[in-house]
Amino acid sequence: MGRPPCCEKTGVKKGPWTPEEDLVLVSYVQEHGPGNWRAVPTNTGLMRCNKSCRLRWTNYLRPGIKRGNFSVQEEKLIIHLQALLGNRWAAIASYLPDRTDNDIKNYWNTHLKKKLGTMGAGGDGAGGAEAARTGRSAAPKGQWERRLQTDIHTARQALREALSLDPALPLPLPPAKTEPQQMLMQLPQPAPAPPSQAAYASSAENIARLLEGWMRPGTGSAGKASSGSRSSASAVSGGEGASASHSGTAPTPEGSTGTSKAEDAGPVPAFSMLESWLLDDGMGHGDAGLMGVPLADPCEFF
DNA sequence: AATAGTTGCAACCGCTCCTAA
DNA sequence: CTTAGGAGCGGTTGCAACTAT
Repeated sequence: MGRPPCCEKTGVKKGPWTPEEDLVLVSYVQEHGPGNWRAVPTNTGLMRCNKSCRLRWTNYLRPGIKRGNFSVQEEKLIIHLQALLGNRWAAIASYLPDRTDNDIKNYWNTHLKKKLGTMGAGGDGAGGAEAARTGRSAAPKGQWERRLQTDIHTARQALREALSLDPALPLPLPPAKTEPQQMLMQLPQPAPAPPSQAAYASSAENIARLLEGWMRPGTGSAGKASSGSRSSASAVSGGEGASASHSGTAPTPEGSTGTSKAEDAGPVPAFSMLESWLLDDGMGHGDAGLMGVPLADPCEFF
């Protein structure tokens, strides 16, 4: 909206935080609670902009943050969620409550992307992320969230038709599509929802619902959404990352999504190496630290 | 031991969304 | 209805630490 940057004031300190600054910030937040960040610099005397304070708190000082050493379970969950949601780190982070979005994002960029690359998966180029970008630039969240819903539905219908509705069909499929495309095909049918859900408001809930579809019966509960932030508010929409246009970075006209996507995606290919890795026995037996988002055999969704 | 190259993390920047006036 | 401001998200950058030569 053309506003000048919030930190343009002179005298605003940048760069690494000192322990003293941390202390001041922590004491302030302990006393007043997080929020109203704009008031923080003035009330504390910190020479930092409000954004910087918020970031420091959420990414570093907030209690309960786990740092470093991502477990294999966490890794898999991140990869899977990334495929589902695209680069919607805040949404992904809401399923790993002791991890920050920044941490997850960094871990993805520095470790997982490489790892997936060596496994022959698309890594970041992976449609999820890519599409997340394109989707983001293509339409406001509200719109593409709804589009996602439509896209998924349309794609699944097309797929069913293509597969003659045979759920047991061994999925014959040629040269593996990109992982996110596979992921898309595996998306569970969104739980039946009242018309009001069209608003797609509470995305954390929706994500949980979405992921419930991945659960084998009786495998525990889907995650709770933790942060009440907007991150969760846009969670499901991220799924659009997996479904929205795959056509590079150019903004995509409205019409270009759904059906063509279904056609593009084609029938579900056999699991790739990555897929197998993601779905191997390690997953779904739940590491307590994770949000209990087990992943089921994708074939179940058809 | 010194230097160059690489990696990983913390922080910043720019943008979008939401909401109150 | 419009607009301005606050909050938050995702991408990118800067730099310290580490590794290879």
